Amino acid sequence: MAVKSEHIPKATIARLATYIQVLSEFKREGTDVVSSERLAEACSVNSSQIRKDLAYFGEFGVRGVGYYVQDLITSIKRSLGIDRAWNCALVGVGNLGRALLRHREFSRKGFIIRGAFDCDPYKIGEVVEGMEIVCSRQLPAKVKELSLEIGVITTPPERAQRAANYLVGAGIKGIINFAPARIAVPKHIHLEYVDFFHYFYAAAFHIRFDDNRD
Amino acid sequence: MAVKSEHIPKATIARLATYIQVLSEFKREGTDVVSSERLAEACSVNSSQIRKDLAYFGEFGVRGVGYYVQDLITSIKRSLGIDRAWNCALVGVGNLGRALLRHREFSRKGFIIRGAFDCDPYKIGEVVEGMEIVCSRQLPAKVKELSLEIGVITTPPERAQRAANYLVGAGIKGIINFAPARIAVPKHIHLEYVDFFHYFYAAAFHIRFDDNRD
DNA sequence: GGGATTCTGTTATAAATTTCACAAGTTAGG
DNA sequence: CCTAACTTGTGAAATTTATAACAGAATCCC
Ligand SMILES: NC(=O)c1ccc[n+]([C@@H]2O[C@H](COP(=O)([O-])OP(=O)(O)OC[C@H]3O[C@@H](n4cnc5c(N)ncnc54)[C@H](O)[C@@H]3O)[C@@H](O)[C@H]2O)c1
Ligand SMILES: NC(=O)c1ccc[n+]([C@@H]2O[C@H](COP(=O)([O-])OP(=O)(O)OC[C@H]3O[C@@H](n4cnc5c(N)ncnc54)[C@H](O)[C@@H]3O)[C@@H](O)[C@H]2O)c1
Repeated sequence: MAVKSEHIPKATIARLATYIQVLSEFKREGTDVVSSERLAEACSVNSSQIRKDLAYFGEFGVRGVGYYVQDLITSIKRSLGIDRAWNCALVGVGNLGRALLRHREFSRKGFIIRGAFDCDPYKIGEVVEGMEIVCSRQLPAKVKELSLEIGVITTPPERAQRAANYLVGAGIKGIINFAPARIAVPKHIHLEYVDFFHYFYAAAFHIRFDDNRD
Repeated sequence: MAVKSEHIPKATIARLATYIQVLSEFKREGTDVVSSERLAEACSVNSSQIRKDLAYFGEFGVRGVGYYVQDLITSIKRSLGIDRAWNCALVGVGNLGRALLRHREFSRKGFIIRGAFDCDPYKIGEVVEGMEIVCSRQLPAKVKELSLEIGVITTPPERAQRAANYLVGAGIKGIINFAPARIAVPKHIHLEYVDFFHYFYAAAFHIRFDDNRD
């Protein structure tokens, strides 16, 4: 059992990702032990928050001492389910899809893009970063053959639903959708939307209207 | 005055971005009027949530009728401060930076990348999507000359702080950081972190541990 | 060895956010 | 003109999330 608690807030998951990032940095710097207070400062959160977030999954620290950096990284990774590799399918090999394919960090962090799919006949057969682009129709076969579990959608928005349908039909377990379109999937499929514009809108809003406040 | 209320939840801003996306889709389909109930369903949220989110900014609907799609899009855009163009500086023209530069949607939505900066002498002078890559040292001059307000960091993580320093020194007002590194900026600078791994981690976690729940 | 100090895990408290419930405004139809 | 059917905007209630406070455990130093 990886969790002690029933429901984990979405915000906690997001923060755990940040903790891993910052802890990895501490590790590179040669820091062996860190207190929740010090980690909190580096992550711009409250130290109770960190202890609370971790408490959802177990007891990873030592009272009077703090957290052993390497151990905590390992514990958080196990808690998140990223203590093993995940095979991913990339659907839509355009500008963004190529950037993702070429990004070494994904496989280093355990998310391995093992299949790249597109429907454009001019792209099929092309090799990007050692990976041959295959026709989307081969999704069912490839998902099975390569045990692909996570589908990454980087098609134009009007094609996102179709891509999702292929992925779901092929037996994928979760989808990360980079296209700015809402899609419908059966509720046992986990779905994450990544919309860059959220961040640009938030920046614009705060720059424009925060002047007097804050 | 764009807001009625003092503080707007971060989650509200994110949802408003979704509302715009879905409303634009309705508009394309030729729908003129929409109820909060119908919009809520398309956005997978509660209809009270929508009415509450909008209430932070004003009264945009008509009782007994609903919301006029085009009017609501306009109102939300004004509320978010995206009823005008924002000039952006892209720092780090690698895989991801290029994908962003080539993405037409940014300028269509009012975020215009007017300067592309890199420190690699082999890249300086190269033209990507009609934009000449300039040396990062020219940031102060260009930010002033082109009225750049938002800085987009797509450098490797270990260079993100330096890129941020350049941007802040040059007088930028907000930063969107795509590099997986925490950075420090003066508190009048608005900072958004975009970390793709958040989404991958969340997907992995839910796929692995949600089976019995939900 | 013991007292001071540090720091976690957890309970209690506070704050924020979401959902509910309904008065009030709108339209349509007879 | 009046009733029935809708739908918004909003205060109150419920829920969720974050912060504070502190008992319990470990270390250090004399
Ligand atoms: N490029 C960016 O920086 C960026 C930023 C934010 C969001 N996005 C979003 O990401 C998505 C991809 O953007 P892009 O710039 O890479 O677009 P793109 O047009 O360069 O690439 C889209 C690719 O998807 C393929 N495709 C279309 N339908 C398909 C289908 N049914 N099955 C498989 N492949 C299919 C196309 O052949 C093409 O290769 C878009 O939805 C875009 O809005 C992109
Ligand atoms: N490529 C992806 O799909 C992807 C996905 C998620 C996150 N990221 C993150 O985005 C960032 C960029 O990724 P990438 O794949 O484009 O890397 P990349 O190495 O292809 O590009 C980085 C660019 O930044 C430039 N650079 C380095 N230091 C600079 C400085 N001080 N000033 C200006 N330019 C500088 C480099 O010359 C290079 O052109 C990284 O931090 C990466 O972790 C990338």
